[in-house]
Amino acid sequence: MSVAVVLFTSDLRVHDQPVLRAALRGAERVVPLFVRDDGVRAAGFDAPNRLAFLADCLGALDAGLRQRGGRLILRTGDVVDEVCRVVRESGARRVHVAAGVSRYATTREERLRTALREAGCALDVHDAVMTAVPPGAITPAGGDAFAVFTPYFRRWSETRLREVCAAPRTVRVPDLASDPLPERPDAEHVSPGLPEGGEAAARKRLTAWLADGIESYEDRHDDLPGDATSRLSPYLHFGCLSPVEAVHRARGKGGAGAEAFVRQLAWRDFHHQVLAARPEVSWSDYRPRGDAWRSDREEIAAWREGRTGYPVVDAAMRQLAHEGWMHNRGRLLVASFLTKTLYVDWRVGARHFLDLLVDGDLANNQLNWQWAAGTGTDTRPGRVLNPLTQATRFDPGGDYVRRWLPELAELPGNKIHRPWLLPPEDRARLTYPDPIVDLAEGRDRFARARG
DNA sequence: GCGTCTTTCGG
DNA sequence: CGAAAGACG
Repeated sequence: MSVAVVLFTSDLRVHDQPVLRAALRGAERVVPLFVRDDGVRAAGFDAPNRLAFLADCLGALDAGLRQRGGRLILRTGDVVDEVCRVVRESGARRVHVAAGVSRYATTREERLRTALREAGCALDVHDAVMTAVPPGAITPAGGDAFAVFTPYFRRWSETRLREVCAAPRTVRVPDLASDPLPERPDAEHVSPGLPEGGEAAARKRLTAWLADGIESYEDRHDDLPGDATSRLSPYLHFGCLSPVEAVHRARGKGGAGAEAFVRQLAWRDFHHQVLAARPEVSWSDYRPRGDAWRSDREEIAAWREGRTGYPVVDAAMRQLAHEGWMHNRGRLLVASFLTKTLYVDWRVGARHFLDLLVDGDLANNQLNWQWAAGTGTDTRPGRVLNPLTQATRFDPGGDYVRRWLPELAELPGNKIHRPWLLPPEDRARLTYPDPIVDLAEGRDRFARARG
């Protein structure tokens, strides 16, 4: 009776799951394995919000496997040691895993390859699981990865995606010991408005999004109070949802909204192919600009806690704390404020986002931060998003700020964006700080340091 | 066929 | 400003 191991990583689903599918094709029984990896914990990638979401994902994956006659096998420890242990216990001849792009993922793959070779076991690494188009599948004329999105997107759009593969009807799992499913961390450490994780929730969300939301995406994706984005990012990050399936189904829907949404999915692939080619840019500048970042503890704390005195910045930061998620327009604007106005190192912001974001993804997070900081692939590194212009454009009625800053909720219309302009007696009644930095001074900091 | 120059255009 | 693609030599 042949056995194969499926090592689940960021692909916690049974639908359109090429790793599981390949294992089932080649073996009569499979071990669906997830390892709660000590290495991930050591690297600081086990923030409570993502651990809570992950607990949901594993519960849902186990449920999906049980519906098919199987179950999830959970182990804890070093991922390579645990895979080898399960291979020995089950007599598996082959291990399947999805390709990853971070240094952590590629090192894991190399270590697995070496350890399994010694154990006489094969390793199959599968593409087009985490992204729709695999990193390296399309390259520019003279290089190994695209550095500009537009030409990348042209090629990406012409690339034929693999077909969606059906969820298996039955999954036969050998009798092996498993750790219990993990619990969510204590509620006090988790954002109260965190979404529910797992494949069932992901599929429900995608279906709802395609039925109602995607058609107005092009017009409304930047509307802060409208909150009309897909909210699929955490499901894509943990692989509860296949990006290939998301692209196929969005294209099937058609229209300008679907096109704009697919374009965002291509951004995900773009960042993954950059990081795959240059794994070091997760923490070092893609294009060093000679920045001499400032590091004022009080300013950084004010940014983190949403008390910079710029209401739209603070509203977005409070949304992050409350939901473990932030509107994309908010992400761009708070990142620009930290790196261009306060002139603080993008790594400080990227770390904070990774600590809280339920979709915190190394490729997308780090490269979008570098885009904001001007150290990334962007060819206009001097771009500064003015928080007041952003507020007027994307929260014209002030409703987004009103939702997240109750202390300003009584201010009417767009007056909410400039509380410092209130008559002194009204201003004095507010428990809201004055701006911690003048925008003109912020511009100077940046201009002086960059030369 | 391959470096380099030119044009275009950009989150 | 700089990446990409096509022209040019």
